[in-house]
Amino acid sequence: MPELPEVETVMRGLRARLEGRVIVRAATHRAGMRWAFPPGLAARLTGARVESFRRRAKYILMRLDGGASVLIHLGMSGRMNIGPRHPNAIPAHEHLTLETDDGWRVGFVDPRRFGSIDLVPTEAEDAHRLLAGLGPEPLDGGFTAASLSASLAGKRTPIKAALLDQRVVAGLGNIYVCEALFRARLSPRRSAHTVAGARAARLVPEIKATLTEAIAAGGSSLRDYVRPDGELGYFQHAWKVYGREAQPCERCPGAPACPGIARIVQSARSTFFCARTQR
DNA sequence: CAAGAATCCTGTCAGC
DNA sequence: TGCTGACAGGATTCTT
Repeated sequence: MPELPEVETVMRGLRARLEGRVIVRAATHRAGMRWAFPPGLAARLTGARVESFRRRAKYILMRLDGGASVLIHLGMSGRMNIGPRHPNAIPAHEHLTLETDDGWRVGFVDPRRFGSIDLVPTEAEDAHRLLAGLGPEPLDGGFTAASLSASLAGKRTPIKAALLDQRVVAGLGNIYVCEALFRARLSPRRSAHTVAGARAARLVPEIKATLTEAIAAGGSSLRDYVRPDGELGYFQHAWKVYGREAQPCERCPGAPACPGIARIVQSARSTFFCARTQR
């Protein structure tokens, strides 16, 4: 599910519900997901006050009083169940449940269990092994055409694969890479090092715009993904290429030579693009 | 080293 | 209505 816009949406939902609250009960329902939960996770959460939230790449950081932060990754299928506290059974695939002092309940649901949870000292969040190697935040001012060109220099891998590499830029995933490349009219197969100069200057603003618009839409909703407030994100309706194989591309309507949006496989992931206008 | 493959896990959907 | 296989928003870890 979650790329940067979805993680940002989930983080904001958690912030609205949890910031300033005290966790009166916490329970894990299995030993871990991608990795084992840190020892004493539930005990550390119980009685803690939630001070603030932050997102880094596709990670959510929840700061607790006492100097610890909870580091959360939603993996491929992770989401948050948020609702009034109730005595019912634990929902399927809910691996962590929190209850607040004002009567709300937050459950981390992740059927595929590619997600993860860890604890990290708040003052050393960015030194955590999962955050230490991450590239720049795409929406930060420090992410520019010049910085992107520099990190792509010498890379022979396709630009599609390079943009999925979280060391190059942190937070993009399969959907938003496809969308940004379409908007920038760049072929996903183009060798990464050739995205410099004018091409990089075209791509970077489109990455930023795509993400900004997606955040404003509350992210993209696939399958059962819902925002923490229970609403559906609606950016999936704005996709130009993702999931639109063989459909006409909006850029070349009726062009007889246009075969429609193509789907190819790159590093074992689907890529969607318009072969006529993306060069 | 960089790049590609294998891997973790469950759910859904298309096709037979 | 089953069953099977392909595929899914990720990213680490292992192999070339």
